[in-house]
Amino acid sequence: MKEKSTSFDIAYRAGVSQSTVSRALRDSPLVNEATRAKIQAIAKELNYKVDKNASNLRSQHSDTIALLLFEDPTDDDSAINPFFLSMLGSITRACSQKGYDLLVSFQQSSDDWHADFEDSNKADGLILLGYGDYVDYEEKLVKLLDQGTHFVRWGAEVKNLPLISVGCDNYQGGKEMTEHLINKGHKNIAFLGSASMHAPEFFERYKGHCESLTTNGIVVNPQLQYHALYTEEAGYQAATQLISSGEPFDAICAACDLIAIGAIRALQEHNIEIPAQVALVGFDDIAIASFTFPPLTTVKQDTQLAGELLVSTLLSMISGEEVRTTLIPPELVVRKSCGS
Amino acid sequence: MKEKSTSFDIAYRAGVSQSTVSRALRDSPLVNEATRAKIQAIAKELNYKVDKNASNLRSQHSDTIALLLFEDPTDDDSAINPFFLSMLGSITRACSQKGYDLLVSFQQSSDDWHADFEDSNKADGLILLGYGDYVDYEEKLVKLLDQGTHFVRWGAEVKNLPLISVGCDNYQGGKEMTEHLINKGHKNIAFLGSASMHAPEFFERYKGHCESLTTNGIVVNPQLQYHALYTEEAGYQAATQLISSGEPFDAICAACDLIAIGAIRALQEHNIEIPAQVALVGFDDIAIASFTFPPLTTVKQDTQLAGELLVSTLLSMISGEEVRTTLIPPELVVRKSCGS
DNA sequence: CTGAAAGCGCTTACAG
DNA sequence: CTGAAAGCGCTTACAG
Repeated sequence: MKEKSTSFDIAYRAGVSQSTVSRALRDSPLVNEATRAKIQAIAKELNYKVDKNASNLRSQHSDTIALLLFEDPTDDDSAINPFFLSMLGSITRACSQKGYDLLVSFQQSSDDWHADFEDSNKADGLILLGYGDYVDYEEKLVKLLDQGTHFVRWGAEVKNLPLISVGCDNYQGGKEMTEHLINKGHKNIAFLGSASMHAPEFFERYKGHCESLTTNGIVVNPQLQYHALYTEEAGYQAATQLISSGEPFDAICAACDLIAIGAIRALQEHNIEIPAQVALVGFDDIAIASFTFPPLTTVKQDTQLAGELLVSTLLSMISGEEVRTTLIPPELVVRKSCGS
Repeated sequence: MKEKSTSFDIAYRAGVSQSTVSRALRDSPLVNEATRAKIQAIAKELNYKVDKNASNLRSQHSDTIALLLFEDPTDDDSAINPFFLSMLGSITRACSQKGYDLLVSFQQSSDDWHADFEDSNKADGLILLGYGDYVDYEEKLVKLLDQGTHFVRWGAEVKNLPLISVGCDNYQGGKEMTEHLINKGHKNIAFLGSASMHAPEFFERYKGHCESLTTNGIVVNPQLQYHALYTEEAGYQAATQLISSGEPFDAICAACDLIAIGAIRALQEHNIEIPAQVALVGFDDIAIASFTFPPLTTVKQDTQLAGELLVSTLLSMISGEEVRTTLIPPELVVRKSCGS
């Protein structure tokens, strides 16, 4: 391995001061064009790269943001919900477009967060993306707020806390999925997904669901709502319970696609045909949704846009601008699982 | 926002020198137990975090590794192959287990790599993960090698270059998928996937495929091999060509699951039944593979293990140990697409 | 437009 | 076990 060269080496070769090298390399207008060219040529030749630790230390910012993906510790650690993987992809892209580096970190909602990226000057701000239990980490959010950390989170808006979020309009999404089912003539519509503050997104979707029912003159039947969190397995369990409850139902709203996929498995096992006997709508529009059988009608969350918004909101916040929570409109994607 | 405290602040409050604070915080055995406890208590109270830029600058390592995901610029940037997303997930996990931070960056194979993480001291080493054109970036690999950068790549072994890789035993995988088809009585087996140095993994799979054919007394028919890279669309195109070629075939080996999924779409459009008329095997075992119709029989690459190996190999390399290329054994996952 | 100098906040010999 | 001091490699007033 070669000796690493420093700005002093460049300065020596170029016959200028180290300060001038520093300026030339950062395209400062304060430096003569010819000098700059010469310095840059030498830098390239020596394969010189500015030491980020030194420059960050001096300038007190890192041009890096950290993404904290926190997950439920109860998950076996094999699988991350594809929806979040896709968010991760779009955030990565958005960062590099803005010239920022991205630090990615997984957190268990249980243990102490390793969320000191900003405190330790490794990152200028944080993006929080989680599918753990909301109640579990609320206090950590409060702590971040206290410390004045710059962060934006993905998810439902939360009352009481001055959090900046980017999220899907889950309430609206819940309405649309239900509306679609009602328009197809369904009346006994089950909702598979937790309706509590532990999973605020799901709760919002459920509220939209109920609103749509009520608006259409259908009485909300609490017997048709089943607890389920973010996994296929939870969807399978919930659907199995629903089926064996004896409660009549002709359609299912799943709080996320993974739940819908679990429900499909349960329905198939009971030889219940989709959509002939039971119609089904999901939420998220993960890649798999196009390939289930039948292909899943679902409410799409635009992860591309979400990633861009998350990053741009955070960068504005870091640069001291006033910033606000944004809601992304959901979009119903009709495939085959509710009939044609 | 609060004033950020430094080790001098802690030292002042604890009535010791700053050096002692530094030692206490890094659990140096050189410091008295009581002193350490006192210092750590104060640090906690002030929410003090060691400045990483300063400590990295001084100690000349960052405890961070960078993941470069390079992709084909021809891709529309909406979708990343789920297989790589899953690798990204497992690498992230493996890093945090080892106490390393992970910097993630997307690269276009066309432009100049923004691969100076190690040169700029932001990372101690790199993991390369790519699904672009191999030939396009070979020279960049050579450059990294020249510079003495610590890096490990995911992929097929490459002759001539002393690259350290972790990869799947693609040759073996190609054999197994073909063997499975032959055992089911198929003889005219098409291969959908490029067989050239532009995509070395696919090439290896194809070679294994041919080997298996030959071993079983089946003559390799070059008319049955179609060009396709890593996308669903490419698979669709290739399968469409195959179908309209008039060349008889009763089974398909797809070089990756996305190609298989595209092939399914083409077959369905032509009302060709899977597996009754044509059997199909994929490669990768992405999450979607369980949910295609019929569920896809495929060769699984263990991304969990791959991530761990990639990270541990890189860390060994960084610490100066002798390190070697590893091959992960593939595993055939039988579902429904080749009959029961 | 350029240079000399200070200083970002640590870690780590060196001396005791 | 502890402290005083040097120095990691930059950026940025300050002076010219």
